[in-house]
Amino acid sequence: MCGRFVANNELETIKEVFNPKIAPSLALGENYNVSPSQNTFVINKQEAAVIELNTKVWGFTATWDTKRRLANARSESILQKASFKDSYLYRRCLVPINGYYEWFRVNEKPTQAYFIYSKKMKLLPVAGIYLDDEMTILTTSANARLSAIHDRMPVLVPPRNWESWLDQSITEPGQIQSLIPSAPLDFLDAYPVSSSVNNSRSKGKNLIDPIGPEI
DNA sequence: CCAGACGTTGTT
DNA sequence: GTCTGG
DNA sequence: CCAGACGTTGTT
DNA sequence: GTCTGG
Repeated sequence: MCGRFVANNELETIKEVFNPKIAPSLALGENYNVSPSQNTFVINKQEAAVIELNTKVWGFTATWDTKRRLANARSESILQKASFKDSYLYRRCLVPINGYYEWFRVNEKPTQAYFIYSKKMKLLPVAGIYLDDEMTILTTSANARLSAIHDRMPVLVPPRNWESWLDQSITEPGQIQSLIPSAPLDFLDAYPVSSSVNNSRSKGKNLIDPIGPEI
């Protein structure tokens, strides 16, 4: 899945890629270890043709359990989940990240952290939904390469579908689903990183230093 | 109608 | 073991 | 996601 | 708060 990610939050790059009409007053510094409950940028569109850049807290809370934050929503079953359905139909967003972390496990303990990113796309928007000031990232089954590390991965939206993904007038489930085809098998890259990333207080760029070869 | 579950991950 | 904070 | 704490009551 | 099962 996707429980930590990298966001360098470079406004310049985000503006080049999305050209948002509306931007938050709050700037976010680079963060090589974004964890649930932290603020992060999202791209959304509440009015036709008006792309917005906003900040949201990562993780949905339910009214009946405000302590627990759901960092992810399973895309396969999202229409059957009352907590997520309406956000999926009416409040989709893109989360501009620069890669994420995954922990390879044997039995119980996390053994090795990996940084997963795209050589092709430095800014890698992933699919999210939002409600008020909260955001959660959609997941799907991992592709062949990444399944060596973990069985889930974030949902990627191809650039050609970005506009439609953000379009709130598109509410037909089949049409929405067609916007998020499975990621190409070789699209993402990964290499192991140090266990410094395990502690969410660690934030520096050194967290993505490779400690081994690409998978 | 009320009672009770409800969201993820990994692991069992 | 389970919950909370980051 | 992992790290790290992990107790009660009533009251502000 | 809202949905489902009984």
